[in-house]
Amino acid sequence: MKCAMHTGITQCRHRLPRVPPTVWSRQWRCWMQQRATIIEVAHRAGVAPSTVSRAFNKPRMLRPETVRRIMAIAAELGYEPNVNARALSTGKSGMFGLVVPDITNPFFAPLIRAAQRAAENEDLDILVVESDSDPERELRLVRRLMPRVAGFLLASSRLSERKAREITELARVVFINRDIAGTARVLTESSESLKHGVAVLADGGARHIAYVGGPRKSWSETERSSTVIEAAREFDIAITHLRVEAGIYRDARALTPEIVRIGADAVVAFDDILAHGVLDGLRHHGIDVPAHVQLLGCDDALPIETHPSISTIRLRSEEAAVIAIRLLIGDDGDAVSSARIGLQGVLELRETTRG
Amino acid sequence: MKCAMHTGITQCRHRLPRVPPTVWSRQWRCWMQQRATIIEVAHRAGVAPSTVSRAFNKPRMLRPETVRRIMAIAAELGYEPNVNARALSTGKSGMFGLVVPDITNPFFAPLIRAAQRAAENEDLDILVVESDSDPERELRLVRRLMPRVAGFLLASSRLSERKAREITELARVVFINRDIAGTARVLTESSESLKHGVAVLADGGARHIAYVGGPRKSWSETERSSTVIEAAREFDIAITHLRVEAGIYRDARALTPEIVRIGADAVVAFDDILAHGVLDGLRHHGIDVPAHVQLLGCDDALPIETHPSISTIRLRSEEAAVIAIRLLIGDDGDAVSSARIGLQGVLELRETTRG
DNA sequence: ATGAAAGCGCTAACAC
DNA sequence: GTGTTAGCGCTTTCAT
Repeated sequence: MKCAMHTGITQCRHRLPRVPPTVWSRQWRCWMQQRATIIEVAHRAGVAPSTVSRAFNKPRMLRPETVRRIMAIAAELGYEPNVNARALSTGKSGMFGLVVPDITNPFFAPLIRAAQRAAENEDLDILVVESDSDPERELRLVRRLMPRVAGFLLASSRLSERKAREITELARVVFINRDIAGTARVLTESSESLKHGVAVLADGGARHIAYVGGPRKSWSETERSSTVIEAAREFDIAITHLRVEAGIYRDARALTPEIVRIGADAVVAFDDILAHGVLDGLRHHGIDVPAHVQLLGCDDALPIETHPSISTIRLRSEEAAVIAIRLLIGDDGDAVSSARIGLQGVLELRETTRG
Repeated sequence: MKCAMHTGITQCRHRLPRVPPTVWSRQWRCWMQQRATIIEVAHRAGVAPSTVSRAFNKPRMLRPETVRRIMAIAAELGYEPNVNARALSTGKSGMFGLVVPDITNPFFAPLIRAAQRAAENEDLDILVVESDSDPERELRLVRRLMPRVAGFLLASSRLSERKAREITELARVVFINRDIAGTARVLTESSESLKHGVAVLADGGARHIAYVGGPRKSWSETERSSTVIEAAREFDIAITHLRVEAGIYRDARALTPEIVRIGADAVVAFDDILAHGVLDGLRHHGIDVPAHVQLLGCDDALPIETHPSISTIRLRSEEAAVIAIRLLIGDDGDAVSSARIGLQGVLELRETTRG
């Protein structure tokens, strides 16, 4: 059934009123806002709807001139494809889900930004959600978003390896900072720089390192702790492994007495937030950094500078995000092809090391 | 045209292959993943598809027992409504867009989190995007997201008032920290606390305040600068208006010589990041805070503590986000109903004030 | 209280 | 190279 509406072109959906609703009613809005559809563009251009569709999706299938004409008319009408209709028809939503454990952690902000910029170029949107570092919640979120997105970026995933693998069966997934064999993953590594960093501490005379670890389930924590431990052994330095599970400033600061008690003369912290907590704690104890105790952080993501400025490792998180997006978009094959991209960070020696 | 597929139930879409694809092919995934549809549930329950739809959307229209039966079967089949189909049919997407000027600004992280949590409870998703504090880009993003979302949260919008108003005609919009008459807006105000703060500075003996302003186009900046200027006059204190347009630490720090030059004995900064920049700059100049110069920030959103810890104003951004979401969901009427919700922040006197 | 069927806007298989 | 048309899964009007 067709019927002449305001343009005489669009088909009449019988649930719409037969007459223009009054200006004040809710319908009026819909009425006025009624965006041009592919059909309208097709009529105006004197072609079939499918041709318009092709003009947008596979322009090289059409005669250049046809494409140009259609595009011109579309622009004139302010036509924009309806994403929902497209999603329903193709099964692809033009959105990716990005799961981060903690959106307030400054490490993730640049990563989110980079991912969005990269996706935007392909006209894709990114849905960012927060897992609270809770594997259960992470899984719930993924399930919830599954029908809505075309794939997932799982940053610092806390999922069990089994669950993580399971998800890769059900959806396109790229992991960031989670190293699971056979999956697509990109890692902002710190091992080389960290080893180098420990060497610098040794040079500065360190004899006893306190490693202040972060979230146990995070891949980065595993990488960093094992690297530091190994490097310490290599340089014949004593090492004590402490931990701030929640990864927050306050807890790190509260840990300082312990660091003092064990008589460490160098601290390597999981990240700069923890390093900063330790720095402040040490100062509070009247301990000079780096004169009495050297300090090395990681991430280089603080929005501010500290005093003294913390020696750290600059992680390549933006690069990681961009690559991850590229992998996710991928060759449009079946699943995402397995890959392991490791990006080594860069040691930034500043004022808390002597070496 | 119908045809018996693996269940004999679903209609056959002619673009699907007639035979089950091989296990290795891409189709196989789609095939296996084929989620239960409303039709399948309907068949199993011996009712019409529309009844299943009603069971989910308007259960009170149906006999309780019918609803129960349908729900049971749906659960058994792992049925979940297809959001895209629903969105296409209803024109509502179940998503809101949240636009922030700068995702790396720690002020926004808790706000984003709160908004997401609030939306999540209503089974809505939030699409966060970043405008780079660029009005043009903000407008572009809104347009881009328009077909995708059911409404917008515009945080610290930099749009011209005209454009902002225009958007409210085209979509459901709630502003956060932008005060436009006739729209729905929620504001994390600082005026009362700031006035109080200036009183404290005066008490501490301040004779000349330097106000370090932030982004010119931000409502918060307008509110804070005018409040400080007025309060200064009230207490008969001289005031100099400086500015850090980009709102970043480094620029604030670079401004310190100017502060020293004019001989200010108190600084009020647009936010804690700028305050921190000034703090470090002053220290660099050998100027003690608060002994020689007092300092007052705003936001209380730094992920770390400073030394000395900065006196500031704790803004109620989480509350604001929750309220904004509630407004956006609203009474489901026409547009969002006009409202002005002001939430006064709380003065937190710490170590950079003498008062 | 429930069923039948049209339609949301778009894509893709097939025909020419 | 372009037109025709079925169908994506759901909601909603209208009829019973």
